[in-house]
Amino acid sequence: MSRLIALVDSNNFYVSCERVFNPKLEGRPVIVLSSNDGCAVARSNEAKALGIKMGTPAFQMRDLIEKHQIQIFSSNYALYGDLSNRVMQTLQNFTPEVEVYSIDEAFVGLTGEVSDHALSIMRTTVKRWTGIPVSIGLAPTKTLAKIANRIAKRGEGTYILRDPDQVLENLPVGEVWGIGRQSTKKLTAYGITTALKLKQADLAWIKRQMGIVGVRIVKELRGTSCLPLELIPQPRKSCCVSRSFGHPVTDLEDLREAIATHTARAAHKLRRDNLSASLLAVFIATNRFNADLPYYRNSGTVGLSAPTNHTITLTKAALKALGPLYRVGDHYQKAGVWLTELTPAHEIQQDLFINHKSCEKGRKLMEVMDALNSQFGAGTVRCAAQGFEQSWRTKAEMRSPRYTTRWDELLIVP
DNA sequence: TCTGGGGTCCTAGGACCC
DNA sequence: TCTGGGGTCCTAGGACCC
Repeated sequence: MSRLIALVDSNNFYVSCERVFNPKLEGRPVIVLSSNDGCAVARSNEAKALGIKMGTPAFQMRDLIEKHQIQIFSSNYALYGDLSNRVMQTLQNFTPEVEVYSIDEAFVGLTGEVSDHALSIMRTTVKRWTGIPVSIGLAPTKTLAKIANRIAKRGEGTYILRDPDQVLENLPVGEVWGIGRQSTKKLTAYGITTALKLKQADLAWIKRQMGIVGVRIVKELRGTSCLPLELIPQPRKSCCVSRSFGHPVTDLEDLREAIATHTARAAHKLRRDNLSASLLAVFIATNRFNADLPYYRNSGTVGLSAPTNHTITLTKAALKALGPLYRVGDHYQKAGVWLTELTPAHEIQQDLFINHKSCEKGRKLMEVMDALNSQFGAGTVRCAAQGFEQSWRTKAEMRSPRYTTRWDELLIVP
């Protein structure tokens, strides 16, 4: 029995999430902005038709927005994350072979004869149960499923790739999954301009030019699966929290608040995933687009004496790392914290020099803090180092309500 | 005025060891 | 003048993804 892979991909996912709770947005141009209301990260088909490209900065779209009455939203990750879970759970209803690949995509393993009708049922069920429209492409490998999905998206919403070569011949090589800008440039220089030419390329030559990654892509195009479904999510290896500031920051005190806040978020993520970190890095940067001011970025690393996910321990380390990075007079635009060398929290090597009693106390404190913050909202209990005014905070001026995760933001039907 | 955030994997080259 | 060979580990940086 043949094993096939379906790629289920939400259409314009963030925009679709906004539409679920705001049906007036249907049929109108809608854009969702990146964090800090910086640039377009999701566009409705109507917005795409107006020529708005992925990643266009908000200030460059001002006239178009005004002229066409485009609806603009800040990113609302609480909402998108929750709706994503609902979509994934719906897919799990059909088969346990679901690999959650990103917030809006899943690879689904299917066996035997799969009809267009079956895919269509999957699609309409997701729409009916979650309100999110998806497209489904089916093929023998992940790379081909990605291509099938593109066709599904432009057509009926589902597509089974039965005659790959005909499709590959009309697909620019840069559209193949895993072929980025650099590889496109290199391949094009050698006359490999379409996916079909890539599929027919000499494997030894590909190995020399693109390494093992390139070989895998070519084999996948030929129908040999090299990228298996990963049904059990691998534990993450690092955890990074960084944000742009709502406006340029010059004070060390503001930087300290931001770093403490990002550290608290990162530590919380670790506790949620039951991980501890051994290494912490802090980085700060000025605006690289501003030609009038010097561009400065720097980072500093601190090793922890024992792996930890304790907010206060990590915050102390982070603030220590920040100190030497700061320069008076620079206009900072961004700061972040990066935790690495992650290990499962329960497998930690006992440290001879650690006071176990205070360690246990610290763990309980975090437990209570997480419980309070979960019940009453993030930031209810926090370190004083995180500040109160937080004037540096990231912009999110057009965020919709967190309809599904906050009681006080429920949709009210008059 | 205004340009996102969070990841992974691979490779080359250096340090080091026997 | 001659100056091994093979292996591992680590790190930085590149490339790519959504």
